[in-house]
Amino acid sequence: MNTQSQQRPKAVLLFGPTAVGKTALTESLFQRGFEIVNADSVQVYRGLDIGSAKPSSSLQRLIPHHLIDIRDPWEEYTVGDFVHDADRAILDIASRGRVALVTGGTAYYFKHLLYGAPETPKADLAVRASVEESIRENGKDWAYGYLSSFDPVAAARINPNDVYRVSRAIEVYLSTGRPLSSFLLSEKEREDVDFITIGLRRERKELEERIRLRVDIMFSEGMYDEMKRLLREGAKASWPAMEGIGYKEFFPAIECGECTISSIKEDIVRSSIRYAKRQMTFFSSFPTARFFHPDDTEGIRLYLESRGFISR
RNA sequence: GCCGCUUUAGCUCAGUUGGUAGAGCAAAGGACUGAAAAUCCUUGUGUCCCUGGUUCGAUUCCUGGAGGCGGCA
Repeated sequence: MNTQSQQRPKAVLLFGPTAVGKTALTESLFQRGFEIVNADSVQVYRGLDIGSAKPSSSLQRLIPHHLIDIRDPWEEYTVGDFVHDADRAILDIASRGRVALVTGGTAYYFKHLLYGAPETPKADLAVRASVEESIRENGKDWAYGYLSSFDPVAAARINPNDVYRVSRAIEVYLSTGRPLSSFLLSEKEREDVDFITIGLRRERKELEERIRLRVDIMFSEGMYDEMKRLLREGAKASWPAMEGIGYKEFFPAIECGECTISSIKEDIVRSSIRYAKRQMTFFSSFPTARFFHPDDTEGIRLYLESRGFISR
């Protein structure tokens, strides 16, 4: 091993809620010496370009991008996959003498990249389906009672109404024989990668306006045609990629003939605003994150310099 | 013009056999153990259209008026 390979790889974690202005900042600050690792759970899907606000092909030509277009829309992609893929990309990028810029809006991905992937196993889809079947038959109270019987610790942490998490906890027990709470969660950040964590923040009103504008632009750029194409290709609401805001809003509209494009647009704007709020809440809980306004290029540059991520 | 129905939270609407009200959605805040653009938790919000009457007390019953919807002219 030479000294070069013993150096920790570097990664800039750049988080921002939807429409905050990550792309513009990337263009102005990270054009040279960086490669981008996507941390957005929808941009991993091929064919979801407009609604997921995927970086333009010209930007992708300018700066190498990783973890974009790596799944088909009916395939699963999970945090565990992300941490695995991002780790590999970070090492790869470091081997070329560059720095990884991990950027996107999926705070959950950032959390586990920073703290290490959870030890819990990947979902067993067959077990999950059977757990969901029993919950449908017996109700959520039964599910919560069942969970409490073998994992009171997890049960205490999960709200009885949170069927999503109750179901997952039962599934983990059934597929591994171990209660979910026996898988420990790291309390501190990883040290094998040199991370710097930057969050972008804007005034609420400002952000809402940008979201509205972006949804308008999405539609003028052909959101409707993109959705029609996906539907022609067999897209169903149950496809993982179709959980994405900008896509899922079309499914109820297909049922009710009266729904117009403008009401779909309103739904998308509302979902996006609510999502942005949840993103900020989650990311604000990261103890080492520093927050900046996206226009504060100088402030961000100085912070990166002070930590040795860029040089003058 | 006449007849019927209607007016309650930002929206859609319940309800009080007369004791000044509550759901869903929206909003604000929060959580987050391989589904996370997911899922869940907490919290308000009110001239109960106006006016007069009956009553200890009216958002509720009665009179008159205003707005909306439908029917007949």
